Amino acid sequence: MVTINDVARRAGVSVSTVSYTLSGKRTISASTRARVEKAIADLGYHPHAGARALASARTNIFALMAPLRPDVDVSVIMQFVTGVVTRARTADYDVLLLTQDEADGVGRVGSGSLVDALILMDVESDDPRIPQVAALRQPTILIGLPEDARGVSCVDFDFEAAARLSLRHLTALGHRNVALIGPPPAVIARHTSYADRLLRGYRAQATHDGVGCVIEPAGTAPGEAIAALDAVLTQVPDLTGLVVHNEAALPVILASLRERGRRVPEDISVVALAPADVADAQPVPITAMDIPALNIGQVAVDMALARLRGSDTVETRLIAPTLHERSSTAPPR
Amino acid sequence: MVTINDVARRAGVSVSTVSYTLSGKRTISASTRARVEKAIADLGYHPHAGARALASARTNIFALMAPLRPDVDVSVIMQFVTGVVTRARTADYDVLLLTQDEADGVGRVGSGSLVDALILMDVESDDPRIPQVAALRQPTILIGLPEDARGVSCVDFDFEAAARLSLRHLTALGHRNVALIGPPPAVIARHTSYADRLLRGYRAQATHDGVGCVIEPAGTAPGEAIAALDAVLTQVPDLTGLVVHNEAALPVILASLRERGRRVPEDISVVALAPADVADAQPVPITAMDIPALNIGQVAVDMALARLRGSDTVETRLIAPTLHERSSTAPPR
DNA sequence: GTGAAAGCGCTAACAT
DNA sequence: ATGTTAGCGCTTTCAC
Repeated sequence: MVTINDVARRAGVSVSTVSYTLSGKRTISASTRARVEKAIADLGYHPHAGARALASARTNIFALMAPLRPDVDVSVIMQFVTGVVTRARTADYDVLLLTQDEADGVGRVGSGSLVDALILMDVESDDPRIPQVAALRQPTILIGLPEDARGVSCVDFDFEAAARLSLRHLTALGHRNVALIGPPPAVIARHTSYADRLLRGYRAQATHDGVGCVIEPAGTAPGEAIAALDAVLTQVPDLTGLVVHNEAALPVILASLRERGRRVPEDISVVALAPADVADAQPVPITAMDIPALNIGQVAVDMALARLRGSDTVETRLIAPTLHERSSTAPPR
Repeated sequence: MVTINDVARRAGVSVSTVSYTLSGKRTISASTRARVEKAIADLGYHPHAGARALASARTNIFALMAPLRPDVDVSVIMQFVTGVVTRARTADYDVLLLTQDEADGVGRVGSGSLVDALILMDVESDDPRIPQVAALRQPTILIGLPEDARGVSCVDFDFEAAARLSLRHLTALGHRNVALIGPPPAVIARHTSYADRLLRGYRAQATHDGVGCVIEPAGTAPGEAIAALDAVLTQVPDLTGLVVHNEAALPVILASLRERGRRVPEDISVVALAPADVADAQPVPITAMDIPALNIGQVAVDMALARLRGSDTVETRLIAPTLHERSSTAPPR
């Protein structure tokens, strides 16, 4: 194994000079720097991560706790993860992937000094991990908005505003018979933060606009999506406007509407909350509030980096929704 | 920070006794063990990962290099990742997630002693990472089968056999006018190992069964799937059997067939290569060779663990395909 | 069955 | 602008 000692000897300098050349924490003459860099390249030296962590109390690793569950929208998760990993690498950080299922993952990687900061996805309104991370010395960023964030930074898409805007888009077009097909029952039952906020926003807007508030969750299986659609049509037989926030259900619902002879948008307008690529990929391009998952992942990393740089401002950042009008909404006939 | 010293003091033993209690590498009297474990619990002690890595030359971390690309089937990837992470945790390993895009990710985490072993996904037939990992002291497991594995262990689904069996299933039913809709052009162009083997198997079986060999790649956008279907129907107007290996294209193709008035399976039989949940989730349950991605991820971890335990047997494991007959295939009329 | 102590490879004072 | 060196917290000989 090539150590910093080998590099120092070969460059004819001391180990601290090599260390400082690497870290840039003190000025090194051009000639020395050149010799050190040559020695590093010649020997193929890579600093030992463990030794570095021990001496510096920094690991340059983030923990990312992701819901590797079947009922959570897989493409959104992958985008979060991709955003986090790629942004982390630009700051020379690696990402350790943890699952939700492990009982004390937070304590293990935190107290064990395995990571410098934690990013938690799929946060619930009253998430049991929040007291755990609050007890750590590492900063934590939540993707989601719990009821009580306890001094932990948060970032998320503004699902509440998104639900309000989606519905308002329909009511502004003149739709009065509307409904929401939402996330799977399990997601709602465990009070996933985004689902709570989504429903709250939709209810508020329905009240505000004076339209009926019909909400049906939909599971991920195609049968469940169709069942949800059936339930909606039973409650609102004259349905002309539908908000869908459920990636798995969206294509099934569109197909089912077509089979029932209900055209989109002539008979029924559909607005979705979905990543841009999903909304765009449907046979009829869907008017949607794009969920900028990639961007949220990047912001989470930026917030973690800021905290590591010493900023102790605990902030909550909500990404504002923007409606992308495609061809699935129109005034009712 | 709670250190092993604090634990030793509180338990009234030496640090080595604490260390050995933790590792189980020498016998400890029941009473001593009890006191040590109590001290650990009381103090909430977690060993410092960096210190441990430095002293033991083991990090208990695997690197998993995953294709965080848009053109790769996202649900299959998530299943691999889930399989790797959950299995790794059962052996007290964590998983560091790397992207393909980073130039020298392999060298950085390997030479830097950040990880004990590497698992590479999305392997290409002539993958540039193979010489890189061959130069490391850490063992590597490839998910995929390169042309020249250079003493690196491999595991994958047997796509070649799967393609042969899929086509044989159709020809055995009596279909003569058949075609394959395959992975995106980019995946084929960069000679992703699985795509190469899939095409090879399909061609071989087509020759063997004396049927025409029509292969169309399909991009991930719905328009591209439809274009691929058009191309196939132009080349084989009397098409009665279709093999599809493309998760994104599958639902679009099924919908498009329906719209063209071609019923499945009465007019056209469809057999897919897809994860069980995807095949099952289509409006018509699809006869498919299930891609056991979760299981492959687990096997990759098991192979890595075996190598770390000292086994130097470099092996290649191919998971045999099994056809799950659902309701999308029937004899031609 | 238990302890003492020598490192593991690096960073960051404290030197000059 | 560079060198010397004391740890960082743990594992693992060596010793009893």
